Amino acid sequence: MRFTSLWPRVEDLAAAPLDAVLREWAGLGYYARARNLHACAQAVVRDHGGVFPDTAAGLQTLPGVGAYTSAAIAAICFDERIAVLDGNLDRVLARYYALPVPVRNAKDALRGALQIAVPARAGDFAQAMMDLGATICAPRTAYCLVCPIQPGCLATREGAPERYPIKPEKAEKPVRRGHAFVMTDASGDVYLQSRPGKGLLGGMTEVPTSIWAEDAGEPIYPATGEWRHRGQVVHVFTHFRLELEIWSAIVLPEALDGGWWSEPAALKGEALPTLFRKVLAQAGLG
DNA sequence: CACGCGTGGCT
DNA sequence: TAGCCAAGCGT
Repeated sequence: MRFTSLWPRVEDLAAAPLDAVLREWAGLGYYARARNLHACAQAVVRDHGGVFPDTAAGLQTLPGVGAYTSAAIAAICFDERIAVLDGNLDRVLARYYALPVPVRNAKDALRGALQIAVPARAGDFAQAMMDLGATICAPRTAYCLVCPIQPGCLATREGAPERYPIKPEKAEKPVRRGHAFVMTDASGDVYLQSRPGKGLLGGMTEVPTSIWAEDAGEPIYPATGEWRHRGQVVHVFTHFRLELEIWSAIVLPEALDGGWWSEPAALKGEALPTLFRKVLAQAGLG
């Protein structure tokens, strides 16, 4: 609610500095969403006179608004007769058709099948189907006895609906290793810097680190000081596991540029992702 | 178009 | 504890 209080109208969000938006988003993850939300507000103001498009096709041109979101808004807000396919519906339909392949290999077929079934009041239909998936055709348990579409369901007929959806093979997570350097000046302020705008944790705040690689290598300290090893932080991302050796030292500020010094009390207001909050905590800050 | 994205809840 | 999982968008 802080978020909507700060920027109650789309014009307000569009006019906000991106780094302020990222600060409010810090800790929530998927930081591309915050950047897209901001870009979306700007697109609505710049290209649509501050009014959102009222069709799925129009909505889908906005940053961060894809097939699901555009269809959901169009059906629910504008009564467009369009199929809304979310993760719940993927599961419901995979069971209904006893889909023999992972959902991602049959997405278009599922959407086509659902589109044919969409009645008038498409928004109510969409919400009812998503609720069916969330409560009756649930991930771990399918309560087929109370399911309104059970009579046509092929997975139920087979006798084991929970076998679906078939999961794709999962690749194993590589490990990356590196060093993180927590520097304070004589007054106890901490050195922070910005990550590049795109990619992993894009635009967020960090402390300096080495390259993350299979082999951490020896630490190359970014400034002169009495460096102390403060243990290790492990963080698991979607596709790799990161193991950082934590180092801290009191250094001379003159040796550094490009970043800024933050009082420890101000750290909670910085756009620090959870990884770097763990790093600072491990170094005895925050 | 298969993969990358971050975090928290659950087991 | 550590591992598994989630929902959807962009590239």
